[in-house]
Amino acid sequence: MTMDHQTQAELFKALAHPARLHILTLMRQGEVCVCHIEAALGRRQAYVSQQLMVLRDAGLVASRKSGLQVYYRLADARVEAVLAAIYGPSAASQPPVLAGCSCPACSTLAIETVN
Amino acid sequence: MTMDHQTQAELFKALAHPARLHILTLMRQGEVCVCHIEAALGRRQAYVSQQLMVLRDAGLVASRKSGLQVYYRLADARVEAVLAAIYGPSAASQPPVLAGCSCPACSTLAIETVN
DNA sequence: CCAATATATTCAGCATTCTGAATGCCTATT
DNA sequence: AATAGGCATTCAGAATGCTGAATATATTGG
Repeated sequence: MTMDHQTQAELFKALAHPARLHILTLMRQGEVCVCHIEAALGRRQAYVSQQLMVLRDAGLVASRKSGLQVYYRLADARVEAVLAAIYGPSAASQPPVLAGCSCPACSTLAIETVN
Repeated sequence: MTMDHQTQAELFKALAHPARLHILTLMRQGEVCVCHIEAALGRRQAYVSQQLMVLRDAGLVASRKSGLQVYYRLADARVEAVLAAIYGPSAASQPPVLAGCSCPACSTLAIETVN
């Protein structure tokens, strides 16, 4: 049941980056689209997309396409377990991350500030 | 209370290596001396010492010198929390790690196999 | 003091990761 | 079909990490 050290080391390697940690903490509250991640991190699209590729290659996140947007979500139970261990339990009741971009979620809802 | 992403990323960077994970899991059961780590990992002394330096620099472990041996132990609560999240609770009741080297602990006790 | 043992540090070559810039690929709208 | 928007991929230089070999330090015993 417990995976070997090599396998777990790969998990931590993917977690070992502030931008990726930030992205994963956003996803603890639910699905997020790339445009929201861009706004929350204050980074350009290509940069965000590269970090998402690392997380995807590590199998930590999964994506769903809806029109022009791509929505990402957590896909490995270890991530939630590890993040809970260091950041505390997820505030699942918090509102979804909104960032004021042009995607449908932002167009139809009030703009919220993002940490 | 929750540390920023940069700080936590540094924790994960130190964890992102199979040998270091192996070393830290040994320490979950209590203090271990370097000679035990060498035997458990099947690596040379210099290699083990280098990985211990990474863990020390990250503040994850502390050491205590006793004669010729140096004993290492966990020094950051986040490590136990994270390891418990992925490996399960520590089997603290298990016997200490013994490896059949020449240090006092091994000289006076029966030799146990190490995973 | 000298030798032996246990651990730490330094060095160097190789591999990997980081990051920004440029470009490509879908999808929706007209 | 043409355009534009949203996201993904590729590329290259700089920075960082990995690992073994050699060497240094500290402690114990003779």
